[in-house]
Amino acid sequence: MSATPAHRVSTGERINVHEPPGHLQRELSARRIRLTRQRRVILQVMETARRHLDAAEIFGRAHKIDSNITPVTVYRTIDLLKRHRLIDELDLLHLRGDRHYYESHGPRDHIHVACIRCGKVREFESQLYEDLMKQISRDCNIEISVARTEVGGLCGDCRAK
Amino acid sequence: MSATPAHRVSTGERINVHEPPGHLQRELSARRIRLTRQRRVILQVMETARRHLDAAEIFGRAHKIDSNITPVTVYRTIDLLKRHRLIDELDLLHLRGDRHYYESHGPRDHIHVACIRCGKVREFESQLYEDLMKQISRDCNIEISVARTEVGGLCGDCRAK
DNA sequence: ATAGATGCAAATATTTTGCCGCCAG
DNA sequence: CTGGCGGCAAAATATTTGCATCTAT
Repeated sequence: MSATPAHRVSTGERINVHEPPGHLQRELSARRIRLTRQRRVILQVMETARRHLDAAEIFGRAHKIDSNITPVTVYRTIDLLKRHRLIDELDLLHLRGDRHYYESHGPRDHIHVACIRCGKVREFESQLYEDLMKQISRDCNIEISVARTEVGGLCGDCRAK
Repeated sequence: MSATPAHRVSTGERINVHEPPGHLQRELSARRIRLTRQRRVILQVMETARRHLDAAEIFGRAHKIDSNITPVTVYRTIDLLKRHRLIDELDLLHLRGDRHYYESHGPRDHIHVACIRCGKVREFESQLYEDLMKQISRDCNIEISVARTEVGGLCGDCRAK
């Protein structure tokens, strides 16, 4: 292995390694946005998830913690976080249907690499990716504010079976 | 400019430059799949579109040509093409809501670069992108079969305004 | 105190399915 | 001829909105 790897592959066990817990709550406070009981629960669910969740899953977990949280509040909270660019909305190549998945927006862009058979998702960072963004920015004369890369294929484990 | 550019930027005027017209129809014939009157119309709409269309837009245009085409047939045809990997389903970063957009699957992967204000979408190809895919394939031990990159930002024209 | 958030129910929007008659090969 | 296909209507799913009430600050 090289001494200074040009990339980093996550374990796939935890998705929100990008920001410390409580990050979303602090961001909302800083913006003078009300932290209701329901929002605290929903943010906690999103921050502690070990895999990407869709709206229904977020609702399910939040509802268990606080049984009078409704799907409507989940949708409105997701919307709030999207508007403030605190979370990203992913579709993970529609491998699991047309649901949307959410993750807190980290400081560094990363690529989602999903197995089309077992559905495992890894996250991948690479200098090459950042170079590519610079090239696009220059050659398309665009000020990039959001980027998303999703890759699907058969992982090693599934090929072995 | 270098003699052999490492990338290519499309004009943004035409999306289906990747395959010759009639490509989808030929692919279906080759697979012994029935070419009904409705399918011909829908394929033609998709192949001649100058920008990415969602299901409702495909229906609208197909319906104008053949007024007894229904949305159901459009959805079923899209599904057929997806199953046979003849089209890709894009969400273009949800810049225009949660609709899905479709384009015929070309021989070379490309990046969609969208302006978040005017909505213009350009396509971008790059050697760097192919290198990145090789790196992912190697380092994640995955046999990549589908990849999608979407980038959003303010284009030069919109920054000038 | 009060602007803004929630809950409920209903409205929208989008996509899928069952069933039967029809047509491409 | 016949198995797959399209049309219709209805169902299933997903998300948004109006409005009265409540609550975080």
